[in-house]
Amino acid sequence: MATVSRALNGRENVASGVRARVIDAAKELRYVPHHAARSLSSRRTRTIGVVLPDLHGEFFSELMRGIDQVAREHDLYLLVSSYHGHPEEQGVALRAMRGRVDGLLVMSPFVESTPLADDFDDAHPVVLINTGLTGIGLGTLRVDNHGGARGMVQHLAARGFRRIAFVAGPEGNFDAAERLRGYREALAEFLPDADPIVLPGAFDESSGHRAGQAIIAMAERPDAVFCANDMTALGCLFAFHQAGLRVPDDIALAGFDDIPLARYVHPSLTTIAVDIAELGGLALRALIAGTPLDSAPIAPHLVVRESTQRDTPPAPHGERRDSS
Amino acid sequence: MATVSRALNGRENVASGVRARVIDAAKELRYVPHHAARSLSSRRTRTIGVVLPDLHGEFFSELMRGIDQVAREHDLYLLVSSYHGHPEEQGVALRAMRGRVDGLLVMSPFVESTPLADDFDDAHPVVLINTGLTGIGLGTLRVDNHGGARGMVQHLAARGFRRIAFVAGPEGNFDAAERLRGYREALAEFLPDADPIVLPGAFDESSGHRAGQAIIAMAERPDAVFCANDMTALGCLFAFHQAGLRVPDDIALAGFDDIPLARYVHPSLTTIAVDIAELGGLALRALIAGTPLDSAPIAPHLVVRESTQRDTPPAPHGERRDSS
DNA sequence: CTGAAAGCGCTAACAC
DNA sequence: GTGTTAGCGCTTTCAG
Repeated sequence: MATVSRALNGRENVASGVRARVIDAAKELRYVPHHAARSLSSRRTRTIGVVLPDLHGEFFSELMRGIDQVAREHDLYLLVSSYHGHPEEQGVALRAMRGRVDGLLVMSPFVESTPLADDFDDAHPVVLINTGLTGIGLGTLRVDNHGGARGMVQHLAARGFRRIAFVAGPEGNFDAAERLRGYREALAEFLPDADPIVLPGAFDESSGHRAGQAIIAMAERPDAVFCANDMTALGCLFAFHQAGLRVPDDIALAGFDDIPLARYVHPSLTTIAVDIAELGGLALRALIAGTPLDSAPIAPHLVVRESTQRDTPPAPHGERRDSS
Repeated sequence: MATVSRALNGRENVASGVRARVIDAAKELRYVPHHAARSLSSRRTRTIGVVLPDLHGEFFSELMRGIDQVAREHDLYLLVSSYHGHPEEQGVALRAMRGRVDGLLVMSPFVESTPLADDFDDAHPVVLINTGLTGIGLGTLRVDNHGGARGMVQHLAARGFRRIAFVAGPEGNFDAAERLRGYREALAEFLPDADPIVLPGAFDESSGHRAGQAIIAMAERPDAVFCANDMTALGCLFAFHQAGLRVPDDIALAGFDDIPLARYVHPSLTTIAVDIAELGGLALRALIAGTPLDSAPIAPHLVVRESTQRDTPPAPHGERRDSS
C-alpha cells in the first residue's frame, strides 16, 4: 500500500517494474486519489485561495488568467471567492478559506487595514495585491499608481495642455488616492501656475458621466481631463459626445488601466497600462517562493492614443505610441 | 467530541446551553474545522469544480460572477480551472477535479463529444453549459443561438436590408454552427430570393477585420453584415472605418453576445444579448438541485442600437430598443 | 441528549 | 525497495 502511494506520487525509491504495474492497475481500475484523505495526512492541500473584491470586469479576468497560468505550471488548484465590494464580506470569505488552502492571494483595495489582520490565519502565507497595507508580515505586490499618474500629467503638460482636471476615484480606495496624489504632485511640478481641478468620481461609468457634465458646465473649461480610471473616462467621453464636444480638439481625455475598451472607443483613449495578467502571475509566484517582494512596485506605462493627440509635435521622450 | 461536532454543525439534538458553550469556546480558541478531515469522513467537499475554456474576457467573468453568487448562497466553494483553448487540456483539467469536488460545471464549446465522457467520473453530477452534447446522462444548459440568429436576420430584413452577409465563427464550434444555421434558415424564410453570403471568421477581432476587408472588396457589396459574435463585428467595424465606409448609412452591422463594448463603440452595435451571469447562476442551481433541465434553451433577446438604424420606420414588433 | 469507538483514504515513519 | 503501522481531524453509528 505504501509502495502504491510512492509509485503514484512519483517517488524515486520504487522499482521501475513495480511502478509500471501500479500505474497500469490504477488506470485499469480508474483509480482517483482521494484528495481529502491525502491532504488530511500530508497537511497540504495543493490549493491556493484567491479572494477578490469582485469577479466581473476585464481587470479581474485578466488577473485570474495570470494566476491560473502559474497555478497550472505548479499543479496547484485555485479556490476563488469574491466579496462583492463589502469589506465585511471580505472577512467572511477569508475565514472560509482557512483550513482549505495552503496560501492566500488577496486583493484588497480598502485603505482601512485593521479588520484584515484578524481574518488571516497566521499559518497561511499570504500575498496582498495592490494594497496600501504594510508591516503586518505579509507580502505585498503593488502597482505604482502614483508614478503612473505623474507620467500622465507630464504627458499632458508636454502636449501643451494647461488646464488639466482630474476625476477622482472612490473615497477610501488606495489606488484612487495614489493616483490623485500623483496628479497633484505632477501638476505642481510641471505646471506650477495651474490650480488643481478635482472632481468626484467612483471608478464607474455613471460617475464619469456626471463629472463630464459638470466639466462642460464650468465657466473656465479645462482643456484636458484625466480620469482616475478608464471606465470613468468612458463616462466622460459619452457626456462630451452628447454635448457635441469633440475629443481631443475641444478637450483632451485620458484614463488609467488600459482596459480593452480603451483601444476601441472613438477616439481611442490615451491611458496608463498595467500588465494585469503578469501582476497576477507574479503574485502567485511570490506566494509559492515565499519571497517578501515588498520591494519595487510594478511600473505601469503610458499608452498614447487619439484622445490626447493634438497638432503640436509629440514630446521627445517619456511616451510610447500604441503599437497596435 | 461528538457533541462538539453536532453543536458546530447546527444539529438539533444538542442542549442549547451546551451548544452555546461549545460555540463560545470555539471562538475563544479561534477554532477552524479542518476541511480535509471533515470531507474525508463525510464524503462531501462542499466544493464545485468550474472548468472553462478560458478565463479572460467579459463573458467568462460574467459567468463566474453568476456562479459565485449562487455558490455563496449555498455556502459552496468554487475550484476553478481553465483549459486554454485546447481540448486535450480540458481532459486534464477535468481529471484533476476528480476526488476534489462534489459536482462539476463545465463549459465546452467543442462539438466533438467522445473524449469528454471518459473524463467524467460517474460519481459526480455535471452540468454542461452551452454545449451540443446530449444523452450521456448529464444536464445541459444552453443558449438558443439558433433562435437568436434568426431574430437578427428577421430584424435586418424588417429594416429593409436585402443583401445580408454572415461572418461565421470557428469551425467545430457548436455556438458558431447554430448561429450559422439560424442565419441560413431565416434568410430562406424572410428573404427567399436572397443568396446566403457566408465569410469565414474565428470569433475574434482580427478575423472580423479580414472579413470586413473582404466585404469591402466585393463586387456586389452586401448592405448589412451579421457577425457571429461581437468581437468579430468590432473587427469589421474597424475595417469599414478605415475604408471610409459609414455604418449604418453605407452598410449596417450587427453582432451577437452583447459584450459591454457593444454599447460604447461608435456607432453602438446592434446585437443579441444573453444574460450571462444568470446563465452561470442557473447552471449552478441546476447542479445543486439535480434537475435535468435539458428542456428549453435560454432565449437571448435582440438589442437594437445605432449600427442598424436607418431612416425606414422600425418594424412593428419582435424588437426591443436598448433602454440604457 | 451525550459519550465512546470505529473508521473515512491516505502519507510517513519505521522496520525488514 | 517494500511491507507494517500509526495516525491526520472529523462524522457517524451505537450505547447509554
